[in-house]
Amino acid sequence: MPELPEVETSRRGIAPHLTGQTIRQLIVRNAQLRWPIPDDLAAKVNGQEITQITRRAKYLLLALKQGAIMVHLGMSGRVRVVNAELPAEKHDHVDLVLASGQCLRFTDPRRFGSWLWHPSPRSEQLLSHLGPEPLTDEFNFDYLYPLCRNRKAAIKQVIMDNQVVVGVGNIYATEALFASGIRPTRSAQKVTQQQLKQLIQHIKRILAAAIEQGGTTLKDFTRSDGKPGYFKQALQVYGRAGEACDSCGSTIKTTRQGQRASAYCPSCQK
DNA sequence: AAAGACACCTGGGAGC
DNA sequence: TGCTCCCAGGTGTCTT
Repeated sequence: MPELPEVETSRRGIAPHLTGQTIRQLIVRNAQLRWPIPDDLAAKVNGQEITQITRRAKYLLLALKQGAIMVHLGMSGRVRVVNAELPAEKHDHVDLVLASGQCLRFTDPRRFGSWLWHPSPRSEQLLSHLGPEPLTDEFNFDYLYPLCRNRKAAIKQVIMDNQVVVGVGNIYATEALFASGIRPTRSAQKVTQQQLKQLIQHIKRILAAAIEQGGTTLKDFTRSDGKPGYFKQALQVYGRAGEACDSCGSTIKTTRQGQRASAYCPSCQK
């Protein structure tokens, strides 16, 4: 997906256009996303004012006077604010039409995203088990160390576990581990305390830098204004298997963890 | 209880 | 040109 920086960039991009606006209509062209869009979602949101746009993990929450719309971008989702008259294209599944004449347009080729009503049993279920936000003080050594201390799983799997910390996807987990000199396959319990402290700092630093630069542009992601993010050029190992490590010149290798590619420098990461 | 496999879905690129 | 195969930012759920 869009990882956390992309979601946050989207939130910041759309918020000024949505906040304070009244919803005129919800157009659902294809309700078959990860979960079907609820049939009664349009009835619930129609005529309501959007009070604020917030984010929890990778969920965008469009808060209304009553309740909220909970949007997830999945792997290939994207939201943009466009003129409501702009013709919809193939993967433009949802439009949230505003009184301003603009609409929030949701595009998602793979349809792993979701639009749900919140609160609902499903939304509560999805949010209830989530760990802390990585950019808050709550995500610190005293929190993470006890979770790693007796855990045999690979450190990469642990930091990508939403119950441990949210918003660290494959790209940023890969990059933070490189920056910390930790092999992604290393058992969490064998990461030293010093390395764990560094890892936490690098996760925060890299996520913050990516947000600052508007997210990482890969295949599908563009910012809500349609401009690409600029972080991709800063990637040190992700997507660079076979190339030379910028730091030591060794060839970057790739392995698979949890059916997901994991790039690392065999020399810099032990 | 924890780790791994599989599921959802489309598009792009590599190789033949 | 076109076919087949593999891969991709996520994450809930089912199997070991």
